[in-house]
Parts: sequence; structure tokens; C-alpha cells
Amino acid sequence: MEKAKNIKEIARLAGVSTATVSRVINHNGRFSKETEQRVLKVIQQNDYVPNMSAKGLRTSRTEVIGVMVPDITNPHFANLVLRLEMDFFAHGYSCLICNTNESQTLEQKHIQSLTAQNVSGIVLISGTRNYPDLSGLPVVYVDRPSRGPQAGGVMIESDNEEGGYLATCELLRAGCRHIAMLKCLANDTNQVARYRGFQRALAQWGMPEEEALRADLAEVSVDAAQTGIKALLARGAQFDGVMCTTDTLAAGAVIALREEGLEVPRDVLVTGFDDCQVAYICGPGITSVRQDVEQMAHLAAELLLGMIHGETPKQLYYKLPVSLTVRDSTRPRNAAIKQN
Amino acid sequence: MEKAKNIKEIARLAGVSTATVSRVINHNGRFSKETEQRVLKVIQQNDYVPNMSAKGLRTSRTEVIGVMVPDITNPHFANLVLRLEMDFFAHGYSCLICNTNESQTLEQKHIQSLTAQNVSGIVLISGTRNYPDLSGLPVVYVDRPSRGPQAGGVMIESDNEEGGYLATCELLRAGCRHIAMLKCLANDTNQVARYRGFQRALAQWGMPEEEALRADLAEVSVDAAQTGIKALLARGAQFDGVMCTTDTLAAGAVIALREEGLEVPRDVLVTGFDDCQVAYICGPGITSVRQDVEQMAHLAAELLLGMIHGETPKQLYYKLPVSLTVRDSTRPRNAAIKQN
DNA sequence: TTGAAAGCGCTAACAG
DNA sequence: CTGTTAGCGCTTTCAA
Repeated sequence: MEKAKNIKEIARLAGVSTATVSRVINHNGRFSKETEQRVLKVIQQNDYVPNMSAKGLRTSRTEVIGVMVPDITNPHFANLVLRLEMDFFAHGYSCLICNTNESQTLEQKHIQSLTAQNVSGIVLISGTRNYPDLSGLPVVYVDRPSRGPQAGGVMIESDNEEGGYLATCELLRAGCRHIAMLKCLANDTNQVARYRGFQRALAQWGMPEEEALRADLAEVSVDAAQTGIKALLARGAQFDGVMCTTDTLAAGAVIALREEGLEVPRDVLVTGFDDCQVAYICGPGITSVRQDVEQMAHLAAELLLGMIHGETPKQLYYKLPVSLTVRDSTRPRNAAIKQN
Repeated sequence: MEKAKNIKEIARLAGVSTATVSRVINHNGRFSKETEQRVLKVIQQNDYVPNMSAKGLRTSRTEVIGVMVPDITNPHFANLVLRLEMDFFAHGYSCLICNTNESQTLEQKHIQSLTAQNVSGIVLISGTRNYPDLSGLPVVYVDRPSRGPQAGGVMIESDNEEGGYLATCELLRAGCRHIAMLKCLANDTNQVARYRGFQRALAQWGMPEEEALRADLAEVSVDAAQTGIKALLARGAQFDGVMCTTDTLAAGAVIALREEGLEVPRDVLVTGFDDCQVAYICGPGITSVRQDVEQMAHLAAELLLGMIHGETPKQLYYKLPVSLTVRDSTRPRNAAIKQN
């Protein structure tokens, strides 16, 4: 038996008009209980699924969310995207995932493509805000603070400054007195905040920020971190701790130190940021600032779906708390370090 | 000045019919060079982007590819998805990414959602093949061999058997004589192939497969691997090498061994599979079988786009070569092990 | 080489 | 509570 594939045939089989079928499907009321039962039965019997292109054309909105992410292979973003996708799908929405590779040109193209496809909303993980095509479309900015003025939409981020502060305090508490700083401020404004937290902790402990111990990397990668650490050592920098603005950098730092004959935590302590699997896997485990990615995704989905349904968000800005996961990389085995 | 937002207005501004505009946009010929120039200019001046819902409704096909992946947070899949997304976007296609979490029910729902949205094709990373909704739609199966009979579509996978063989040979070559096997055969048929490669290598070296050294885990996770290794040790298993069917498992193995006072590679050698960043980051670096993810994604995109444009693929099955990335985890510092 | 017009499947205004 | 109908923006056949 041939299955009915459009609303007209369903209507015919159920002995009602297409309007009624549409109302039943979209829970728009104005039909009797019996009619509903009959229509739903026919729909089920025929495995009928409404054509989303038609619906999209008619309503100028599809049950699709655009998710723009710098790089899905970054474990932190992968986690975030997974959660977003799950949350949205639970509400009947699919996700168009767009990797922007930190390129504004590509980002612009993706946004154009997304609006052309009538997505209902966009989750934007980007420091850029001034996309004109976005006007009128619900947007939630996640994880990356704005480089310029916020143009509209909601913003959710972790308390990165506090995270940087926590990590640095942990190093200081564990006895570090000369902390190197591994960062990459180029694309990621989060890292600026983490760096500020670092500075605040030092100031609070009455310690100077040592120019010679700062490395600003060209990119966030294990390689760049290795190079950075080796460059520091090569020019004779003396440090007993390394604060890294990312777990990836921390992993690179640990590897580079090992290659240079320095063991973590015996000779140098290290902290990371994001609390990704690498922090756990890296030998030794790396103390890292944990972001609540699950909550971040959940909140983003909730807010965006709310906006899509016409609600106005209570706040325009949400800052989520962070915590510190302490591992071996800040547990000095060498008591000497504490006597500095 | 108000921008034109649909084909009708573009047509009016260019002084032609909508049909001509459509033909220009879709390169369907049957227009003069001058007309083309004029239309393109108006399109550009107005930043006009065709409404994809309308196009989708009309043609029953959208420039969207569905990508079904078990879990985007698995670095191997994240790499694959990133490459796929980049390749497809370069050809004007967006990707709906669907995490299936190894659930067939969820997979089924996603497929229904994808077909309802008139996607042009699907990349399916799954062991399941018998989805009826897929008939007529171009499908490329990637990375996961079929659990049952292949229903149609093209299949691309790495030579997992050879990979398992290579890894095992490396352990044997390095002096291992009692190799533990850490695997999780439940969902992932790839791992079965890797396991076969393991068996082939042992057989070739004239060595028995030791029942007592096999662990089949409930899931692919660091925790499961740790538990597995500790269980082996607890029941007094003696081994000098561990072959793992995944880098994640290998990382767990290294951690568990360390926690039990065994150092890699001093006491035990370890190999992983996938050559993800964890293999590099884990201290020590883990020797791992490298899959050419880039080529896999590239081939998948090429084949799927070809099928979408009506071509018939030359082959229905592609097996991609693998290689071994040797790291410290199979470079024994302890000469004694070689004299076994 | 170009235009007129039908219609994809759906929703929503309106009429009853 | 239910049906009729117009039309979303686009492609494509047919006619010129």
C-alpha cells in the first residue's frame, strides 16, 4: 500500500480538510477530540512527516538552529555543540553546525547561508557581533565575549576572569613564586579575561607580574605551547609554575618541560583551563578550571527557544560560575618548592 | 534604500522575468551574456540570496547534507565532521549534524527529520543499514562497516584489520610476548576488525592468543579502560604489552598502569588506534594507528556530491590504507624486555 | 533567448 | 469546531 506523503492525502484519508490536519499537527486547537484522534491515527498509519521546506516557505521559519563554532575539533566546543544539539533536538529542532575557523569572512558566508535557509535562531560562538543580516533573528552569543559593542541578543559566558584568578591562586598557594604565563590573545577574548584574573591574583598576593615570563602565542596548539615554553627556557627564564589559558596549551607545556628535563609537578607546577579530557589524560593530570558546559548549553537552548517563541529574556547577560579541578600538576612532590 | 528580497523584485529591477533570473542563478543557460551581467549586477547590489525553503519546496531538494555521527566529542569523529563540513561548504552545501549516541531509535528519528527537510544526501557513520526512509536518497556510509547486509549506497572505511595487525606487530617487534587486548566490540564493528588484525599478527608470529589477557569493555572511555586494566592486574594477569582498539582506551590503560606502579614503556608497552591528539599528549606519547581522516572525508564528500548530481560511483566499497605512528609507548627503555 | 503561468506543500485569514 | 482559499518564493514547462 502506497503511503500518503502530503497533507492533502492525509486530509482525504481522515475525511477532513487540510486546515484541520494542519491545526492538529501544530496543536493550534479548534478541533474536536475525535477529529484529533482520527487525524493522528491516519498520520501514524502513513508514517507521515510534514514537508519542512513547504512549512518553512509558508512561515519563513524552519525548525532549524544555526550553530556557529570556531572549530569543532576543540574538545571544549565539541562538548558544547553536543549538548546544544541534544537540547535542541529534544525540542524538535535540528542544528546546522558551521565551523568558522576563526575567519570572519567564512562566518559572514555562513550567516548568509543560515538566513537564506530560514533558520529559527542562531547560537553564535564568536567575538564578532556586527552582522547586519542577523537583525530580527533570535541570537544567543555563547562563550565568547564581544570584541566590539553588543548589537543585540543574549550573551552567556563563564566567569573567565574568576577562573584565571582561581588557577593562579592555586599555583601561589602550592608555593609558586615565579609564574610563567602561556596565552594566545589573538582571537579569543576569553583569554584576555583569564589573563586579567591572573593579574588580579598576583596583585592580591603582592607579587609583581614578570615581563620575562610572559609568552603570547600565535595560536592555541600543543606545538605553539611547546615552542613557547622552550623559548622561555632558552632565554634563561626562571619559573616554578606555568599558568595556561587553555588545556591544550597546558598539555604542550607539560610535554615541552618534560623534553627539557623538567618534570611536572616535581620541578614546575602547571594549570590549564576548560577541564577537558586532555587535562585528565595528560600525565600527570593537569589542574584545570572547569566550565559548566552542560549548563551553558542548556541555558543557551532555553533562552533561544524562548526568544523564538516570542519571549523576552529576563537578562541580556549571563555569567556562569567556574570551579577548579585540582590534579597532580599542582601537587608538588618536592617540598623544597614551598620554602622559596 | 530597501533591498530586494525575492526573485520577483530582482526580475523587476533587472527588467527581465523571474524565469530568466532563476536561469542565471542556476546556470541553466538560455540567456544572453548581457542579460546575465545585468541580472548578476542587480543581485549583487541587493545582496540577494534565494530563499532555500522555496527552492527546496519546488525541487524537493535542499543544499543541505545530513551527517549522522555517534558522538561528536569523540576526537576522531570531530575531525571527520570538521573535514566533511569544510568540504561540503566549499561546494555550497551546509551540514545538519546529528549525534546519535549509538542509539538506533535516535538515529531513526534523525533520519526522519532529515528526509522531512529534503536534504540532498546523508553521510551515515553507523553500523545500521536497513533504514527504509533512505531509499532514493544518496547515502555514503563512512567509517563503520555494516552490521547486517549492505542495503545500497557507498561504503568507505579504513583498513582496520591491517591497523590492528600493524599495531600488534609493533608490540611483538619491540619484544612483547604477552599482549593484553583492550577492546569494546559492542557498537563498533571496526573494533572487531582491529581485533582480527591482532589475531592475525599473533598467529603469524606463532604465538597463542591468551584468554586471560582479553578484556571486553562495556564502553569506550578512559574509565572503562582503567577498570579493565586494573581487573586484569587484580586477577594476576601477566603481560608486557597492551593493544588497545582506541586511543581513548590506550590513554586509560596508561593511567591505570601508572596508578598500579607500572610505567609505560619501562614495564609495559601500549598501542592505541586513531592517532588522535590524546595519543600525542598522553605522557608518554602513544604509538597509534593513523587513519587518513582527511582523505576519508574528502572521498565521502566527493562521492556523495557525485551521486547527488546523478553520477554512479565507480566502486561501492572503498578501503583506505592506514599507517603506524610510532611514539615512546613502544620504545622500551628497559632492554630486559627484549630478552624474554 | 525570453516570458507567462502553474504548482510544489503548507499555514492562516476568513467565512460559516 | 471546520472548510475554503490565497499565496509564501521558487523552478520549469510550454509557447513565442
